[in-house]
Amino acid sequence: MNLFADIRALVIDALDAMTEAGALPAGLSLDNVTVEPPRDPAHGDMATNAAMVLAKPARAKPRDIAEALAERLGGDDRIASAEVAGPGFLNLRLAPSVWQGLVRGVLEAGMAYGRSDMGQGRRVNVEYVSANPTGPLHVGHTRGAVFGDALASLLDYAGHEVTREYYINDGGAQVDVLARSVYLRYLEALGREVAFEDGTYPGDYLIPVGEALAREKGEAWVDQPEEVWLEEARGFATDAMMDLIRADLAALGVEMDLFFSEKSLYGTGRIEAAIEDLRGKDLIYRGVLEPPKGKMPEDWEPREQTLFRSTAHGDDVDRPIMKSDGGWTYFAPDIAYHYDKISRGYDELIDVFGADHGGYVKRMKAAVSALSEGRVPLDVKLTQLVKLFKNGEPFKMSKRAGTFVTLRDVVDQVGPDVTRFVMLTRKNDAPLDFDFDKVLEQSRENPVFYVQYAHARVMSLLRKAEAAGIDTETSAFIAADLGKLDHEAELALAKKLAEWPRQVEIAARTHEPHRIAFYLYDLAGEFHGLWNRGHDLPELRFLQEGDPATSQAKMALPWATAVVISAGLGILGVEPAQEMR
RNA sequence: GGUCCCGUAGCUCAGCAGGAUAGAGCAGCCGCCUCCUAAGCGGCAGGUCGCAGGUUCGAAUCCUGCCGGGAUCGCCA
Repeated sequence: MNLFADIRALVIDALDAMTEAGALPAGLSLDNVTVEPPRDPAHGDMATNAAMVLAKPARAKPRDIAEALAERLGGDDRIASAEVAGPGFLNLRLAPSVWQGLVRGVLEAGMAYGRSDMGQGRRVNVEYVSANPTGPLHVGHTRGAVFGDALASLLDYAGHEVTREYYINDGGAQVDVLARSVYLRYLEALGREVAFEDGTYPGDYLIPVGEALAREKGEAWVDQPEEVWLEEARGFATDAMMDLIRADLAALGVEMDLFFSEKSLYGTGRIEAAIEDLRGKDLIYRGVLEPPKGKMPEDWEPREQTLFRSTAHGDDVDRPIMKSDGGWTYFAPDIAYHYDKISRGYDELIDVFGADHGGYVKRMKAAVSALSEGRVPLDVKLTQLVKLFKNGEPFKMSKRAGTFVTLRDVVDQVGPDVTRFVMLTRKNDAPLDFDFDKVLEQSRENPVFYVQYAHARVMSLLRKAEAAGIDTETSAFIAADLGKLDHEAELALAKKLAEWPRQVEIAARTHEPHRIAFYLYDLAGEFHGLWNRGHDLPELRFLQEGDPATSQAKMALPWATAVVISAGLGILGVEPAQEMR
């Protein structure tokens, strides 16, 4: 159910009828006709630009079209008034019964209100986090994890078939570093003196891994060369790190559908197959790259390498896929990985990267475009930095000093719900301030609290209603006389609820889950506003003492609000609060 | 220097497929808060949407060029 879509359909029908009647020329495209809430509520409930969009192709004056359209729309009993305004807008006011019906519709649909079929079941792969398996997740990963997860839920809610995927970078040199670091911890666990030099990971989180290895291997690896232990240590260590990362994600409430190992691409011919595919398209060649324009690296020297002709698909320069020692560059398995995703039949791919990977967007898009022959779009979403604060003071992070903040630190301190919501209070490409104290504050300026408080208030209302002997089953609210919801303040809240399906579609289309968080904040504000009006106007209170019938009608509105808040928070992966403590 | 992102009220930020007089919170100023649904309420003020062009009936939004901030820039992932 989407009221804006319903009214748009009404407008389109009216325009078709006008064409039928000869008032408009045949064959006009109505694609650009929109029905939207006007910026200024004084202009009405909905506005359509139909007359302005059609004026030129119809060779008519916008106001004339608008007048004729207004006349036709006025015949529908949902339309209370249709007025031409400004350059040719048609402002519509809807009958109160429409809004009352909407509240009933929300209650009937429940959590499904706002679900959309815009995705048409298209299969979307969302790849996110994909952190190197060399240590616990930190705050930066947290944002990517929350963003990707919310985006996946959002797309699911909007009618897509979504896969959540994590690409394990377990094939590169950093895994050797990890293996050597774990080996040192292993020796340490056996009582040997060890030194952690530069180029190793000194983190404490490897201590238990070394201990486990010591229990398993005993003295077998002591004083042995790398050939003996490196490969096995690599596997052991990455497994341990992935267990750690999985647990971190679980603490945040993130559950992946698939973990894809980079290593699985090596030695299996899968990288070669992807590159062969490109070669067959004449996109692989041996050549020498120009140095980067303007900035000449000190050690630059012309070098012949194996290149991917990414410029043929929109990149700025061609990219090397092979190192001079004959090994693949990191880009080659990335190509193979995306080749795999394409071959799994997705209609759309989304990669969520940290902003520091912005430089890889074009080449990745080029690869996907080439491999899928333009069939599969790839959208890369970059998440900006998280700046940490403690009570307004910047919180310095330093890996060296051991004060870098992990996902666990954050979740342990403020909980998964607050973490997730706050991470979505900025759009993904804007830096985010995260203050450990402020996010827990119980005040209006804290959106997490403000939204949760709205939900908790409704729950408290329900408890009170129940205590007063009122039937609080949803069916009872649906059956109530909703015609009693006729105050402009009540209708205003209903109108906000009507926007929900629209916001879902916009957020899904733009791949911007933060819009859900902003909408919920808005909705909560509208709800608190109505609640506050009850201070001065007792007839606006939801519970009317001694009048269960009216109470039931009045409570349909907050209950519908709670349903939408729950659905919205559900997309964000946040549990709605039953009460505030 | 190339590429990408950002630039909107004093501050932090929204701004929907281009739409009407550009919004919110905070801070500031003025009221209210013995009744009631604690975690306040109502109001006022605050803007050349970085700058300059262009497209359009219409631009914060699209295009181009500048300015400022950030990220990144051939065998590291």
